[in-house]
Amino acid sequence: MDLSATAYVILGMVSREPRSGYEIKAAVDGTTRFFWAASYGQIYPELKRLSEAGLIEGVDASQGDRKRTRYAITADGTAELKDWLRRPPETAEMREEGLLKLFFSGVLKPAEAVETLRTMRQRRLELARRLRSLEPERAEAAPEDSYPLMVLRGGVEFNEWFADWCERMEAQLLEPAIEEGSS
Amino acid sequence: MDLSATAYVILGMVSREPRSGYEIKAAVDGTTRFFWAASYGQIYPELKRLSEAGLIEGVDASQGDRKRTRYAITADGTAELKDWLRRPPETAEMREEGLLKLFFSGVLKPAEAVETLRTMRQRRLELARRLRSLEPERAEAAPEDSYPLMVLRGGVEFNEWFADWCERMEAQLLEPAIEEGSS
DNA sequence: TCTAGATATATCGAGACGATATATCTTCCT
DNA sequence: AGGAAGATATATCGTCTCGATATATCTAGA
Repeated sequence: MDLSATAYVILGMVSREPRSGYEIKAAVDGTTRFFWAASYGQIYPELKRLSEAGLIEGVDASQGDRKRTRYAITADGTAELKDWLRRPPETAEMREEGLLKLFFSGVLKPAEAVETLRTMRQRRLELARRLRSLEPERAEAAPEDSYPLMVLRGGVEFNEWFADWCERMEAQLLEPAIEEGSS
Repeated sequence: MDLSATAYVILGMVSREPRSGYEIKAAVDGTTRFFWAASYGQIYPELKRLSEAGLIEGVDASQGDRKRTRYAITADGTAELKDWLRRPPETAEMREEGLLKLFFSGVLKPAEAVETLRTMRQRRLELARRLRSLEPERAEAAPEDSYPLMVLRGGVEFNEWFADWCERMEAQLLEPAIEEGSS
């Protein structure tokens, strides 16, 4: 079976409890979005494909005129999810506009390049704070499954590390004289 | 002016010296690819657009029947690049399939989830080693412009931090008993 | 009663990625 | 000298992805 990584996000999300496309999107936005996002434009077509492949099963959960289909994982779907989890991860990408700007900052004065570092640092600190505030609810949500909390804490730590790096680079840019005159 | 971030990568790359599309691709692959990639499918159309907008200028550098156009940045292009560098960075994304797998690893036994962490760790250590080996040539290439080297070293540090995190999480997964029985 | 916002599904255009087609040039081995 | 392999150079294609938006219903509260 050859599925996109986004297909596995969906499989994983419905493996915990049956969910509608809307609920999957909300779950992704609240959890994996920081290292793997998914849009409606991916989710709905993928739900159809997975349903046709027999990996998930749609269950009507309409209320009155409000149509809704919740999808549950099947035995085949669970097997496929486990297979994927056991295969080594491949994709690992990053897009950081701040680093890109820093890379080309030679045409600016150091005092200007420092601004990029300050913005990056603020963003990372803010994100770390936001993620940290999610810890309690994540810990309560599913105490038997510690992996989401582990990943969440990893996110906090990463963002704090990044903020610290920005701070150190800022200091380095502002005192270049020491290295220069010593040797 | 409203340009894509990839357009600025191109502007930045030709601001150092005139380059062909092929040379830009090679330069990106050797440097910014780790936090901002660019494909031929983006580069060639973008070179046309930037040329039409007067931000870069094509200079014929053909040799015999082998056609080649090198692009140099114009005064307008330099102004546009600096403007962009002074604006705060926006995009910051990450796609890490390993973290995604870890997130859903509750359906596996801990001994299996550990494999994902081990693979991630190995990949990060290998990348850190590869980046570290580029430091000398990067330092020599343009001693007057320290930013590329700063970013490169940041990459080394980031990958080493990540590898270390994987190692710690692995240890945590293999000895969960201590926490359990203490309180 | 009215309105704002949440729930739910679906689709569109723009952009990006990876792979590949085409062609020429250079290098190096036999 | 011949020939293969690989580097240089430009271009394009299909697929995937993103963000925004259209449509419609339901809920909560002013």
